[in-house]
Amino acid sequence: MKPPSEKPQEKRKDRPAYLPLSPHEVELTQFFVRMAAILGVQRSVAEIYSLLYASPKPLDFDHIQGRLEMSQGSVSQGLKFLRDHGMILSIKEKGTKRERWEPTPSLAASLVNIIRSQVLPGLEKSKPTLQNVINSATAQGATPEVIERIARLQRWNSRAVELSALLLPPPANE
Amino acid sequence: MKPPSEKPQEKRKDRPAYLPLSPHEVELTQFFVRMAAILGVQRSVAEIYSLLYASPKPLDFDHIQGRLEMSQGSVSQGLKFLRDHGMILSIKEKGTKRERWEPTPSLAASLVNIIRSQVLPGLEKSKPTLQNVINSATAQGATPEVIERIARLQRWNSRAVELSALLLPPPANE
DNA sequence: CCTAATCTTCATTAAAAATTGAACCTCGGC
DNA sequence: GCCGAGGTTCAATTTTTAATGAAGATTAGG
Repeated sequence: MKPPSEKPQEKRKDRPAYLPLSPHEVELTQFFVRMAAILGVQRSVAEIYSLLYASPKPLDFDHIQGRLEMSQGSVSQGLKFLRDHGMILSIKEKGTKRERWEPTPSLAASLVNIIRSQVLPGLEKSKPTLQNVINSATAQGATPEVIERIARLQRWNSRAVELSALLLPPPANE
Repeated sequence: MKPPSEKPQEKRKDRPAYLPLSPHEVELTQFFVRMAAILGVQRSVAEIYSLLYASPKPLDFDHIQGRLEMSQGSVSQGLKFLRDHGMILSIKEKGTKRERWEPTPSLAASLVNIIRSQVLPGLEKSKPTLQNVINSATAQGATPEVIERIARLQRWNSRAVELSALLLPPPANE
């Protein structure tokens, strides 16, 4: 419907034609997408990580966007997430403007970071809540059985928080 | 717009007026909803479980629907989920037609069941995938570094599956 | 300091997931 | 067998979550 004479809406300087994902890259992406789903992480983030993981060299912003055919916004947000969780490292060669990214060597450490940020906050936020619940349930005359049930919940929650803190020590500053 | 003369669309025989949730029930629900989110379980399921958890007596279908102001469909599906994961028990008193529900005594066992069904399948499905990835990456001439990276992923996945199987033994038949 | 390339933000849009409710089973009592 | 209370199913709808992309911020180099 639009006249084709309009300037093509390129946002970027001309870029190389990026290849679609190869079969093994597609399969690896499926793997990471599944893992990400378990941890409550978006598909687009998993796709970016997978691409970097299967790449022999660090990749720059445009390369990621091109090969995944993903919007600038998603690439930016995805890289931010991965950076914030210590899952990727920036390789800055002197003289180049662009940053290039590669996965951090330790996947285990990366996972720990994700779990810390996705799971722990939920557990920790519950501590005061549960104490409130016990207090007001008591005040409102709940039966002792119910009070005891909730108290067990609280003990269980505390132990979970402690255990997590133990298993997932805070990251050493880099 | 419709004439108000139409018969009120009551689906059920007249039921008692159910009370809205009390403050401590609301807070407990928030707790369970947060936990459910971590595990990838729906809000409505968490609400039902929370209601049963805070109740001194088993509750029937209509009671749950009434107090939570939830549709029949959601109550039915929610109870099914909770049943299927061994999180609630049916109490059938002789002479009564309706079933009444209460939480199973062991919350720990319930959680194990949920984790088994929500998390493990994702891990297990990955085993063959990763072998494929290695094979076709090799065939396509990926660098040894990348192959090794993926192989580490595979070893890590295997160990995760084994560990999970150990921590989460199959339920004894009831 | 300007400029242009690079990246980020965030309101809008699209996609995915959960909820609803009406039609449809099922089963116990008569 | 039939009736109806009790529950289930599933297509349609609503709600929630993720992706998009244009406008705006940032920064290195001149």
